[in-house]
Amino acid sequence: MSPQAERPTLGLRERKKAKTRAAIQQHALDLFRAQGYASTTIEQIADAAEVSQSTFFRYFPTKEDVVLSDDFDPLIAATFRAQHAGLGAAAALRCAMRSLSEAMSPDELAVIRDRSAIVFAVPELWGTALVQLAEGTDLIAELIGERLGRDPREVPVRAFAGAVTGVMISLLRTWAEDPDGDILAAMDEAMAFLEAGLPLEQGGGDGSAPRA
Amino acid sequence: MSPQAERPTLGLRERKKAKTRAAIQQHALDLFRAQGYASTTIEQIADAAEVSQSTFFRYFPTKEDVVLSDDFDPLIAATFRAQHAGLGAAAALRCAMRSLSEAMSPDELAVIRDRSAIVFAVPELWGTALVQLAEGTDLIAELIGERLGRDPREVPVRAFAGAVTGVMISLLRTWAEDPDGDILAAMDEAMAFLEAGLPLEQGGGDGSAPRA
Amino acid sequence: MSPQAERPTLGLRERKKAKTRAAIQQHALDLFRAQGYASTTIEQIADAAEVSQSTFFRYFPTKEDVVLSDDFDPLIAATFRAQHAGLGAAAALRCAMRSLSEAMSPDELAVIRDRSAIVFAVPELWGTALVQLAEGTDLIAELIGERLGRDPREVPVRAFAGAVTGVMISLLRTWAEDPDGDILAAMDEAMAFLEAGLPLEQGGGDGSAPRA
Amino acid sequence: MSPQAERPTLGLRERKKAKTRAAIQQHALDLFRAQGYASTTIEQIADAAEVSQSTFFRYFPTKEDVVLSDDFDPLIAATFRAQHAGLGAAAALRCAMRSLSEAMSPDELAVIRDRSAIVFAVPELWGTALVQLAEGTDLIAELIGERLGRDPREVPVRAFAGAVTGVMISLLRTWAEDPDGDILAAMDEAMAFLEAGLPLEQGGGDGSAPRA
DNA sequence: ACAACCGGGACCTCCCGTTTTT
DNA sequence: AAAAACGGGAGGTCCCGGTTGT
Repeated sequence: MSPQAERPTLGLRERKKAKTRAAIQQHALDLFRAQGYASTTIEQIADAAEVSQSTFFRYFPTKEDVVLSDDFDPLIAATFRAQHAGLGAAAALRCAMRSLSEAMSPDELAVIRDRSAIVFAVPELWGTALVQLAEGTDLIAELIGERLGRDPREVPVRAFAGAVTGVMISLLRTWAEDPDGDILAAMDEAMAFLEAGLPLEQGGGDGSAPRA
Repeated sequence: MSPQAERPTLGLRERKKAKTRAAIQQHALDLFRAQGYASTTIEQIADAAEVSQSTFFRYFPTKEDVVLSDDFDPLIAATFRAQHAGLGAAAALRCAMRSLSEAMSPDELAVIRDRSAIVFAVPELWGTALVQLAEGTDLIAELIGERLGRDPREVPVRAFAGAVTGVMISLLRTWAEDPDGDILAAMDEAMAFLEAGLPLEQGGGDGSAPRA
Repeated sequence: MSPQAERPTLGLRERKKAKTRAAIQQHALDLFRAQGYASTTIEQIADAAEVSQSTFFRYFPTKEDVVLSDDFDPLIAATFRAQHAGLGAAAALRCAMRSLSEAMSPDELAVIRDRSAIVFAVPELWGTALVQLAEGTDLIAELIGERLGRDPREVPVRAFAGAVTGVMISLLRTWAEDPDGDILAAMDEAMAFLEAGLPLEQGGGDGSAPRA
Repeated sequence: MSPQAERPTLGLRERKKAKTRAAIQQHALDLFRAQGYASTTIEQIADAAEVSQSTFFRYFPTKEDVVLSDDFDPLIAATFRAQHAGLGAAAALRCAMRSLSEAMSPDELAVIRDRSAIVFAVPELWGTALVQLAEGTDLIAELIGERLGRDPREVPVRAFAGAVTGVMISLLRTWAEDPDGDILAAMDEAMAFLEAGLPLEQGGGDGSAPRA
């Protein structure tokens, strides 16, 4: 899942584990999409992945966790911190996200896309998702505070982080309903829009990022 | 629950039903706060509210539904639409929220506040909350589109609406951890900050909205 | 189970419940005796009693509890307290037990006998049994303390209560291995022996209670 | 664990095995005391002892078995048999116990004490303990029968042995709740009390064995 | 009508025997 | 031969729909 984990050729055992884990998750997501989350039982998932229920629970403590598995936070943090110090908060974030999305293989992107699509299409999962998003928001506030030398608990800092997260949720949600759109482009556009100070103007918009 | 529902004096029976419903919900939320959502059983709720489980299910089809119920959306919409046409999206929203909060009695405010506090204090309830918030986001996008004569599905419009929601969530979440703060003031501050284009600056912030 | 519960004709519902409970317990004990405790599953018990597993757990929170259900303590206490005040501790206890065993119907006795036999024949149950026995011991200490005006926590009082319980266990255990013996007679004999101060003498015993 | 096992300098391997075994058992009992028996998993025990689950199962076939292991019975038997033939059953037992406790090093005593304290502090372990105690009871009956030339299956003999065991359990149980008391002294006192024929008298007791 | 009760099934935890990898 | 992983299956909790009794 992590887009760039240790390379040091992991032993047979590790590889097998990763494979099993991926298989379970893949089949689970497929089933969720096909028949819904609530009406898919663990037994079905286990059967599809050809493991026992015990094994399922060894890899994912609960049914919800099979949709979780987010090792991106540390990556985001590292990439953000690596941005040029002169950039403002929004700009740095935008650049970090762009370079991150470029570093990922199309495969990895597809996995993320599938996961997000399912999460946002299944209300029962939003709770768990929001918990993660909240952690993400806190992380962003932390990073911004760090960069600007401000306390991450100030209202503006938190509000900014919240705005970023809110924008992302909004986009992901729309995208989940219509998976054909180019989410990366939309994200970049939205970040530019944030960076420009949310300059919403009257009338005749064409959907492209308005000029600053 | 609705701050301004039908006045047509509802009969005795209706009032009794509403009371039962409110009692169930109140006890449920109290228990959720005390022991968490998952570890509170329907039986406990029914016992606390002194009704049978059957009755619980008559009022709330599932356990989740006991968290819901919010009739503010139409109110928000009406108030927003009533704002002076010259105001921008953010300004109009801010004014609408302010006049809404002024129009409510302290009692009504307290009810909303308590309910929000509980929901945001229990992560397991966030999912349900998000469902509502998502609808709220759509509504905001709709209203903004209407006001500016733009398509509510444009990325900037959606992003703006998402930012608003994100800011709100962020504030509510912090507030749930420390309910002594003045949430209304913080919201106003945050809206002003949004209105000003999220002008985050370097260093020595004092927590108040910086001037543009 | 209680040998002398409320008579006030309990409603159909109550009677049904009692019947269900008894059926579950009866079938459980039969199965335990036939195939052992550990290798009898709840499913088997439920099937035998023609109820669902849910119902089983409604009546008995755990598998162990199906062997428990002891409403005798209050009865013992009441009977003991009703003994003539001039009697010593051992004598009073002996008389109480005798009058108790006379008051019970043969049916009730048989149930108790079966339960005890199974408990003592299945080591896995001894834990639970001992917990109850410990409570019984405390009760006896309490009653004796009351009667003699001594603190139930004194070593001799506790030791006496322990001795009584130990004697009972010893007898029950033997009886479980050979259910043909007359447990009531043996108990009376043992109590007489205790009452006489455990006068064990050399040689040629014939198994009857030695004279004081 | 055995206080006086084979001396024949056991090889390195044996010593290591014994150590592992002791470590597992020690950690298990500690965990049992801290969180109870049922809520301690074999995994936790293995982790604490820094071995794998497989290893755990090699040393102890089941979770229950980790509580067992007591090699005192032969010692008790030998010591009892060595007592002066003129002593009565109770007196001989009392002397045997006293000389046993004097023969043991303080270290050995401490080990036994700790183990007993844990077992008697966790009701779920009593069952296992009772298994041993029952064997102990049989042994005592056997020894007494031998000494007095009576059949160990006579009711008085069994009752006496049961009384001894019951007294011991009672003391241990109390002691587990308040481990500061002097268990050896209490045991000696209780044996004296048994030896005197359980002479419980009215009122004003001072906790010491009353004289006949 | 209203409560109590029952059934069925999902989730999840644990134990312990067996197999695979190192 | 030690560790890790897996499989199977029991115990126990909860939800919620449907039935039965009052």
